[in-house]
Amino acid sequence: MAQSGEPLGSREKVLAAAAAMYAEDPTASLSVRAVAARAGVSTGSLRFHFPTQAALRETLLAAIYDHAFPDDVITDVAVPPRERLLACLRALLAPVGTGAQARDAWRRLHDRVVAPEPPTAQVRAAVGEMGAEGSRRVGRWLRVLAEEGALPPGDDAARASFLLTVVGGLSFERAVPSAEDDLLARESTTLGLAVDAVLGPAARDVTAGGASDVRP
Amino acid sequence: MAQSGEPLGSREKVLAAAAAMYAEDPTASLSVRAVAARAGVSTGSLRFHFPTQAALRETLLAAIYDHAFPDDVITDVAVPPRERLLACLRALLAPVGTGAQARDAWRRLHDRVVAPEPPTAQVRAAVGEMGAEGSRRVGRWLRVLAEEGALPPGDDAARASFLLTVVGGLSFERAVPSAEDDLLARESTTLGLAVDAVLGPAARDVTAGGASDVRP
DNA sequence: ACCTGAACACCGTTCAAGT
DNA sequence: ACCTGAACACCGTTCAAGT
Repeated sequence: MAQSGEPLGSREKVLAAAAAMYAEDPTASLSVRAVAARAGVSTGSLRFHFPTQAALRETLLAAIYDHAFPDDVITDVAVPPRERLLACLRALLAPVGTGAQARDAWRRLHDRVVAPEPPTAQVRAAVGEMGAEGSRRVGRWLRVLAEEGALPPGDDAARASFLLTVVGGLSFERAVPSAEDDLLARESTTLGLAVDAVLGPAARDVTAGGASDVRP
Repeated sequence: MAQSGEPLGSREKVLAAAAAMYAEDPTASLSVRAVAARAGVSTGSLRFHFPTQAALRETLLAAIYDHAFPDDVITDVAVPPRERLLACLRALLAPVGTGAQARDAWRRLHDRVVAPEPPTAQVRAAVGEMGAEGSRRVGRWLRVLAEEGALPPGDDAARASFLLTVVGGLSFERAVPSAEDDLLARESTTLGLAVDAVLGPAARDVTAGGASDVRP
């Protein structure tokens, strides 16, 4: 990521503007003109770098999730627990990619997991392992937060299962063609609701707005 | 339906035109001008009867799906709101089936929606409409509960999107050949958490004696 | 190669004006 | 009350023209 050392190229300016607008309001429209104006760039230039609005949104989404968060973000007490859990869930979602990439990932999963009928014991075991690995990771995050007292008492296994289901639902929506338009806003609010369901409503007040740190 | 006959009012002409266009091509755009032209009516007249395009589409789809889905469970005030919303979400999930049946349903969806690359505009639009229909149904349930005062103020569109994502995630897990033993239990707790996230902690259980400040 | 900004073809909504 | 159609403020995309 380029720090503010030298002048940004138009492409970066556009991306930064879009990220800033998204950070300020995840439900903002991110129209060509709005983003171009914010970036101090012409619509034609925006179009040159992003042949379509969908391409811009896709790139932005990728950039946001591309922060390959190391697994120990969860222990960073400088960040509010809510933001930490959100970041971890985003990291879980990141490898899916967006658009065609997400569809490709989904296709592979489909061919391997749901297509074979009847499912072999091998597939069954592999899938079970995948699920267990996910549960382990999410379970660990929850345990860390619980030790801080940031998590109200409750069934953490159920919570982990719940969060994994939400991430699974979102990852499928990544692969669904039409959902790409307002995917950014919807993912943000949905993950927020899911995290609030786990952390309780008290955690929501710590941070305003649904957007986390989207650094230009 | 009827090519011509008794003089229809403008409202009916508009609705008939929209229905015809939708019947001919479910992916058609149904724009103000297109529908108005097809109905032989001015855009102003269309606007008079349908204050917004969303209203027109909503009326049309309500007319189409009304006799198909009577879903009136949500209005049964004898049942606690939480149970009603849960029942509705289960009804949404039901057609997916379980096991091999769920995999079959998922395979069809996959072949039609995520397999074609690049996705056609037709698929894109049809999928968008499907999602919108789901949002509408869930949105209606939330509206009913809101009118009863069982729903804290908030973004109901975001909540509907969230619930649909959860149901989507669960429906996929239905198709995943894993330990189907605790599927029912996991589904139950996950749906419960999702519903609690929407209805607020008040609806969950009366055991919460701690500081549960519901913001005004 | 990169960028500009006008132009095009849409969209939904508003509204003074008619009947 | 119902209807008209122009006008407005958007939208995404295209493109001749500049540097």
